Amino acid sequence: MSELKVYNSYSRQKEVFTPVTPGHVGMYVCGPTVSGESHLGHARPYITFDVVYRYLTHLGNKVRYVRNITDAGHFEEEGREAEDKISKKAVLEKLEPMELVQKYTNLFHWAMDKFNNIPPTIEPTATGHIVEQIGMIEQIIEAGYAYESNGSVYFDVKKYAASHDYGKLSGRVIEDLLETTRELEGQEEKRDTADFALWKNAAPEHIMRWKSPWGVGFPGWHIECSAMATKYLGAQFDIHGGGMDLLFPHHESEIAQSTICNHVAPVRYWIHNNMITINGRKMGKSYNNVIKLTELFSGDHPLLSKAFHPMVIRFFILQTQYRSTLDFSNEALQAAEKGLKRLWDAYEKLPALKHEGAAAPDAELEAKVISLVAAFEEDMNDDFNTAKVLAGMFELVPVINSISDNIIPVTALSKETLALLQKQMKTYVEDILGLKSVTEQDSHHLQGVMQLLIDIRKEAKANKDFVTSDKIRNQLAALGITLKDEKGGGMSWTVEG
RNA sequence: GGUCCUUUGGCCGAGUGGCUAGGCAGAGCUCUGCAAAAGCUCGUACAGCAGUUCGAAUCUGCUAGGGACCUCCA
Repeated sequence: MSELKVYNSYSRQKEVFTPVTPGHVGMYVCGPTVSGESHLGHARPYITFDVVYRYLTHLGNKVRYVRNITDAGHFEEEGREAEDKISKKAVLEKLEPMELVQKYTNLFHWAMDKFNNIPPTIEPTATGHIVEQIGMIEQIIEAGYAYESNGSVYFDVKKYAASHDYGKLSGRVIEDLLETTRELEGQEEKRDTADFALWKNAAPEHIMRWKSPWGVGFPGWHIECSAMATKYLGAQFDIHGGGMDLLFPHHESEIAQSTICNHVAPVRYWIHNNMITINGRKMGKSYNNVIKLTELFSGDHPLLSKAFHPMVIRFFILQTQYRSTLDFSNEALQAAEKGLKRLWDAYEKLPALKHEGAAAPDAELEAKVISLVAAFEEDMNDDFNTAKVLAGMFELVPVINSISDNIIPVTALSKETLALLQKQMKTYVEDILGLKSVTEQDSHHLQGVMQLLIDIRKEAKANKDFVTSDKIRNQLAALGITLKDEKGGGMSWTVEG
C-alpha cells in the first residue's frame, strides 16, 4: 500500500501527506463570491476538492472541510472606481445587497448539489465574521506590520518581506513588487504599491459597511480567509485549496497576515487546481467567454449543441488531472457524455453478476482485474490522479461487459476477485469520484409497466411476430426509452436523460 | 516588460528514461430477425533543432507557438 502524495504549490513538489493531528484533517477551500452566477470555471475547484475531501475521508480521516462564502463585496477594479461589486449590482437589480447574496448563494448550493458535491462541514460567510477580521487587523497593527491611512488599513509588505519570505508561494520577487510603478487611484494612501488593504474606508454610497476602530468601512479581500481559517482550523492546518489564479496576491497575502498573527506558517499543503480554458484561453468574466452553469445544464448557449447533465461535467473535469488546464469545447463535452454512459452502463451491470460456485479461473484475467483494481488507490495516492483512475475503469469495462454477456464465463474469475471488483468499483465510482446515475430514479409503476412490455415483446419474438416486437421497441424509442436486446435473451431499457 | 507554466495521433487527454494509457470520432470483422448495444482488430502520436544516454515523449540547451500571474478572478 502506498502513501498519499500531494503536490504542494509552496514547495513545488509532491510530498507525502501527513496531517498535523493524525486521523484528522483540516482543509480550507476558497469559496465563491456570491455577487453573480457561477460558471464552468468555478465548477472545477469545487469538484476537485470534493474528491479530495471524499478521498481523505475514505482513507479514514475525520475531515473538517471549511469553504467560505464571500458575501462582503470587493472592488470591481480596485482603486479606480471604488465600487463595491455587490452594492453596485444591488442598485442595478433593485435588490437589497443581502437579497442578492442570498439569491446567488442559493443558486450556488443548487449547482453544487447537482454536481453531487458533499457540502463542506462549515461554510462561513465573510459578513458573519467581521468581528474576527477586525480583531485580526488589530493584532497585525499591534505587531507593527500594518498602518492606518485615511480610515483604511494597509499591510506593510516591505517590512514583512525584510524578515519573511513574501513571494515564495507565488514565485514573486519582492524587489520587483516594490518597484512596480503601476498608477492606481488610492495608491497615495499606501506607503508602497505592494501593500495591500486589510480594511477599506467606505465611501458614503457604499451600502455594505461596518463600524471599526478606523471608521466606517469594510474588510479587505484577503483577511476574511485568514480570519475564518484561523477560527475554525487553528493557527496551522493541513490543506488550503483554490484556483491557481488565487496564488497571487490572495494566498500570498493570506500567508503574510496569518503568519504575523499566529507566528506560524498557516498552511502545510497548498493545493491549486488549474484553469478551464475555452479556445485555449482562461474562462473568465474579463475575457467575456464564460458559460454559466445554468446555461450548461439547459444547453442555452451559442457554443453548446445541447444541454449537458451535471454528471457529464463532473466526469469531464475528473478525466483530467486537476493541475492541468482543461480545454472546453462542445465536442469534448459530447465525448465525455458518451464515455460516461459507457462506463455507467457497465457499472450498473456489476451487481447482477453472480458467481455460481465452481471456479475455472483464468489466471491471466484474474491477475489483470486484481492489478487494475489495486491501481485505483495507487493512482489516487499519486496526487489525486482521477484521470488515471477512470482510464483503469475503462480497461475493466470490456471485462465486465464480456462477463455480463456471457462471452467470458463469470467463473473465469474467482469468487473473491469478483467480489473485490464489485466492491472497489462501487467505492471508487460512487463514494470517491462521486458519480451517480444520469437518469432519474424510475418509479415502481414505470418499472412494472416496462416489465409488462418486455414480457409481451419476448413472447412476440418467440413467435416470430416481429411486427409486434418492433412496434413496442419503436414506440418506446419515440418516447425516449431505449430498449435493447441482450445476449442472453434478456432486455434492458434506459430513459433518455 | 518581469516571473512561471505548457506544446502528445482527427478531437479531449494520462504518462515514473526502455514495456498497450484511456475516452470520443473513424475503418474492418463477430454476434443479431432487424436495430441498438456489446466483443475483437487497426492507425504506430509525442512542436522544431541540438545535446546527455546503450536507450528520451520523459533529462539539458536553444528556437518557435500557446497560456497563467503581475489588476477583480476558481
